[in-house]
Amino acid sequence: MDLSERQLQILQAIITDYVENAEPVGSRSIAKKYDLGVSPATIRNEMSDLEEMGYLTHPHTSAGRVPSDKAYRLYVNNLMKRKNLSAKDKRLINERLASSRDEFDRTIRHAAELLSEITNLASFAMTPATNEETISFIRLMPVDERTIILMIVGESGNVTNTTLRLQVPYTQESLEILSKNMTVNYKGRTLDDALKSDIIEDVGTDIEAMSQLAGNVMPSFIRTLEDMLNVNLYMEGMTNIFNLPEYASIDRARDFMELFAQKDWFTQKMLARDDGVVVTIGEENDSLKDCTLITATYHVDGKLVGKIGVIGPTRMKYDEVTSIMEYLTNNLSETFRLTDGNTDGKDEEE
Amino acid sequence: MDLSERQLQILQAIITDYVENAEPVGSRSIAKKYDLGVSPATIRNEMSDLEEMGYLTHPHTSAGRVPSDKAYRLYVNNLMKRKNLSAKDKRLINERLASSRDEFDRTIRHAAELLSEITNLASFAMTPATNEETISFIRLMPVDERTIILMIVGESGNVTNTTLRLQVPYTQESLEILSKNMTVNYKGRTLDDALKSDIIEDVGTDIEAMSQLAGNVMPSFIRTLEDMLNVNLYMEGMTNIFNLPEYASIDRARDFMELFAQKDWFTQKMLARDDGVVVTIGEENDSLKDCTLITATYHVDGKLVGKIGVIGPTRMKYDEVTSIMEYLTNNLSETFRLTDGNTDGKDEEE
DNA sequence: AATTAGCACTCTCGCTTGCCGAGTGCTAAC
DNA sequence: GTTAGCACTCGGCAAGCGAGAGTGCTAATT
Repeated sequence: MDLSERQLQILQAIITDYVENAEPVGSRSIAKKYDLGVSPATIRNEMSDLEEMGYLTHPHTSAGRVPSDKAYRLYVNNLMKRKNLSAKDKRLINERLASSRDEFDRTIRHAAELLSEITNLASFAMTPATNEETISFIRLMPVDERTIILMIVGESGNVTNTTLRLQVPYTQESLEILSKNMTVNYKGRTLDDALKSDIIEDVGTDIEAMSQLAGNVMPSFIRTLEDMLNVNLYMEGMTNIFNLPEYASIDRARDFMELFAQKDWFTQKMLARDDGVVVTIGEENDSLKDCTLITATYHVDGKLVGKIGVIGPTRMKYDEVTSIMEYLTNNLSETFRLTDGNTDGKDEEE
Repeated sequence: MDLSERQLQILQAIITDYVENAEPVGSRSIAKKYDLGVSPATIRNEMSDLEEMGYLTHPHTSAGRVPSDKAYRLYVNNLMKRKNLSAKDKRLINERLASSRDEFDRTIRHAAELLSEITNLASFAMTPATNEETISFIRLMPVDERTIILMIVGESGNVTNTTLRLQVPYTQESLEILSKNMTVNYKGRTLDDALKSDIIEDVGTDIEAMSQLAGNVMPSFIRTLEDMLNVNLYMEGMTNIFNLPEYASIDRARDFMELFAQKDWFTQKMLARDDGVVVTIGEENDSLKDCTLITATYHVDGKLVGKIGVIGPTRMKYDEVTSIMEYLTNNLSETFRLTDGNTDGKDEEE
């Protein structure tokens, strides 16, 4: 029950046309625009067969055909060809990412911006998941008699800190000892691992004053670790979808926007997806049943993995979008390869 | 040309009714619901006068009246009475803010969430503007042979840091010296002030290696200062507006959402507003001409000032919203008053 | 002089009707 | 297997109509 060459051609034509115009496509217009050497009637017969096989649907009896999720899936898996980016887009990407090379989060945000600008869809980018990140050292620093800063530094230069106010006074010395103790205990362990351990126990100590200080600091330590594990999510171009005919109804648009209001939930969903370019179409998503979601991963220095993605209607230019995302993630991974030391100074140009 | 007592009553009634139902209100329904002791005909006459004075408008000949911006302004300035919050709302606010007392940004975000939950409008909250913040100390810390962390700490416990990769090797000693130099130079100066000074000159030094290191660090120092000056903006409940009849049309909704896509621009706008509770209605805003914007300020330890706000249609419950915002900002200021040391440990209950 | 009742008038909204055009599905001819 | 021809279906649009809400004016009432 494979499709014939002609059926594939027709399906391809229908998808192309529908992606372009967002309107059910009829046999006659296919026959006219894409000369397949057959009459509309023949195309009608083939379309009928394709519909029976589940590749096309009918909004109503006397309307043209619309590709189904299954059709898009077939297209993505078998029919689609890589597209070369336009020189303009390539330049745009190269320039924009280069301008903020040394500021991590900003680069990531720029990536999201680029993605939505070029594709005209909604896009997002996430900083890398840091559960594999290992702790380099922990430091406690005095601010004033009541306030100290707790700082956790990861091997790859990741830093997170909290300011905390103590109930008990502290001495410079006790801070230093506690810092050292904590560093010795946690150096080289991953954040995940550190969080799983029984933290309060880990830095138990005999000296009365010290254990009080530790008792004060540890809850914040835990929360700071958690904080360090959080990935940042940048979303861009959400309003692009208002320009698409599929979101002309306010209800659709609302559903769409509400989804993104739940950033935490969304982040979890995206983290759970496989690495590499992943396309999920329509019903393949558990929510967003009429959307397509494409994600891709970039790498930071080998270990850490971050994600970017676009969300749009199932009707989208799969070939272009995936090509752009591939180019973009390659570029990001290249930018974040830490082997060359030249990442600061030279290149600031807002 | 002051309004008569009766005209005020009628205007008040129209506003109340329209705020409730979002539909032009007619003379008959006013006469019925709010017994003013006069007939619809009389009310009609008064309405006609009110319209002439610019307090009411007519969507079309045979529709009821709708309050104008001017009417809302009059209402806010003269007619409106403070509302007492419900015990439930008070409890909600107290609990939610207490649960994250020691984590600044999270508290701010919670404030925005609360505001949108209680008012059912779109809301935002900004961390305090830090241009008045003074520098406490600056520190450079080694991570590995190529990487160091630059950290700026403000008097009120504000911390910002960047990880930077150097082109030249460094020694532990040179880092310490540079840290000290910078701290001596900048301690006690405000961020604004520090940025204005000729930073490169400020830490000029004779020793060759040192000046190389300094040259490497200073551009990042500037950017970190700038970064520290940035306020964080948290927006919540944007999708609430989809439930309002005034945004039933996709175009309106789009305009609204697009406004918030430009976070930077929006932040600037909001920072420029006066302190205290500020209400701007419809045309009084330069964009968002059919919205009302209410902002209020909270204080951190006297010096720093942050803002929260709501955005909605001009038709909103001004009395409730302003009361809630007052309560909320008072509560925030209280939370951030740094005189009592009890801010950590005791109270985490996610 | 202020208020009110009465009535004609206006405008929106929802409903129905009829028509056009696009597109199908079937049959019969090629 | 392909195509031409034709009846049929359905959405979309415009026109027409009635109901309902509300005004604005005038004349009567207090």
